[in-house]
Amino acid sequence: MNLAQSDDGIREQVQQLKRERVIEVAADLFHSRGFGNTSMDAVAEKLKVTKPFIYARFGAKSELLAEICSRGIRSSLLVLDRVLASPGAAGAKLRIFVHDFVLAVLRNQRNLTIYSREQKHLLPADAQAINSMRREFDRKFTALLIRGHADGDLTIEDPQITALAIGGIVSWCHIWYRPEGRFAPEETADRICELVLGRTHARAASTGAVRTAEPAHI
Amino acid sequence: MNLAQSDDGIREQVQQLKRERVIEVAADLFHSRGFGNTSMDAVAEKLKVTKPFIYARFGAKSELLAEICSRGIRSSLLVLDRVLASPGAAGAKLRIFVHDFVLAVLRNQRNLTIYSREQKHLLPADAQAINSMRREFDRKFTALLIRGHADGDLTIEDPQITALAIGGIVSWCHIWYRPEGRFAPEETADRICELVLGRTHARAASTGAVRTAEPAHI
DNA sequence: CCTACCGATCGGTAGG
DNA sequence: CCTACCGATCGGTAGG
Repeated sequence: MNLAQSDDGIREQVQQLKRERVIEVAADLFHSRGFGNTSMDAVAEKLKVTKPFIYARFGAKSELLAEICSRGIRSSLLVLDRVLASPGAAGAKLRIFVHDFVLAVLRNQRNLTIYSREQKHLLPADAQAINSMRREFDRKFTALLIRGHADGDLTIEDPQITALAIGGIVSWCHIWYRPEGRFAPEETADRICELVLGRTHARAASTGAVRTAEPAHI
Repeated sequence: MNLAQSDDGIREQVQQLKRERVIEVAADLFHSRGFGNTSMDAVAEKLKVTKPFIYARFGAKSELLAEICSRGIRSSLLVLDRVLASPGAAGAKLRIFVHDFVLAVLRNQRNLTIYSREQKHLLPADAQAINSMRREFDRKFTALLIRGHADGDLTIEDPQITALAIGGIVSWCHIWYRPEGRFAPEETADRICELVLGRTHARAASTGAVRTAEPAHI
C-alpha cells in the first residue's frame, strides 16, 4: 500500500513535471516569437517530443495560452489577497503591497507580456475568467485605498484613478524591466515604493514622483 | 496649367483619402479582432473593395501594421518635441507635457493598443524604426527631468526611474480608458497631471499620488 | 503517445 | 484594379 501510494505520487509528479515543461517551453516561444508565429510543431520540437504528447495534456493551443495568462494575472491577485489578510493599518499594507506587487510583476514578466499581447487569441470563456480576476484585483485594491483614506491613514484625492495610476506604474515594469539592467528586482521594488509612497521616515511631507519647487523658492 | 495643377491636387487628395480609409478600417479590425484574426479579405470586404485595391497601396499586411504602430508612437514623440521647443521653465514644461501626453495617448488609444500587442508581427526594419522613436522619447523625457532637477525647478530622486514611472501612468491609460466612462479626455489629463505633479497652487508640499499620514498625526 | 495525414485558412499575385 | 487562383502553413486527429 505504501509502495502503491508512493508509485502514484511519483507518477503524478512526473505528469506534473511534463505539464510544467510544456508550459515553460510554450511560454518561452510565445514570448520570444509571438503566439501566432509559434506553431505547435515548434513547441514539440523544442521539447523533443511529438505534437500528440502535448495534445494529451492540453486540448488546444489556446488552452496552453490560457494557462500562461492565468498565471500572470493570478500572481498579482494572490499578492494582494495575502497582504489584505495580514494585520496592520492601510498605509502599511499599501507599502507592503506595492513592494510585493512589483516583485510579482517581475517574476511573471513573461506571462504578463504574453497576456497583454495575446488576449485576442484566448477562447471567450478563458478571457472572461481572467478578466474577472482583473476586476476582482481592481475592486479590492481600490477598496484598500478608500479604507486608508477613511481611516485618515492615507491622503488620496480620487481612489479609483489613484489605483489605476499605481497599477500603471507597477504593471508598466513588465515593459521596461531587464534582468541584466541597473537594478535587481528587490531594489526596483524599493525604488518604486519610494516613488509612489515617499520616504515617510525621512521627510514626512515629501512624497510623490515629482515635486515642483515650492512657490516660496521662486 | 491651373486646371492641370488642380486636377493633380484632387487626384492626390483622392489617393490620400483612399489610403486613409484603408488604414482606418484595418486599425479598426486589428483592434477589435487582433492582427492574426483579421484576414486581408476581411479588410477588403469591410471597405467594399477587393484585395488588389489594398495591395496597390500597401506592399504587405505587415506594412499596414507598421503604419498604424508608427502613428501611435510618433504622436507621443511629437507632443514631447513641441513642448521642448516651447519657452518656459522645466517644471512648467513638464506639467504641459504630462497633460498633452495623456491627450495624445487617448487620441491614439487604438493605434497604441495595436502596437503593444502586435510588435512581433512587424518586419524587423519597421520594428527597429519604431523602437528608435521610443528610445528618442525616453532620452528626451529623461533629459527634461534632469534639467528640471539641475535648475532646482523639480525635486527628483532618480530621473530615469521617474521617467519610467510617469511613462507608465500615462501609457497605461490606453488599457483602462473608456470614452463612455466617467471622465472626458481633458478631465482625465487634468487629474493625472494633478496626481503626478500635485496642485502647486493649493498646498505647496502636498504632491504625489498618495501621502501617508505624517508621524505627528499618529 | 508516435506516424502520417487531412482540411481549412489566407497572404499574396498572375493574367487580363 | 478585378477575377481567379496558388502555395504554404499549421492546428488538430485517425489509426495503430
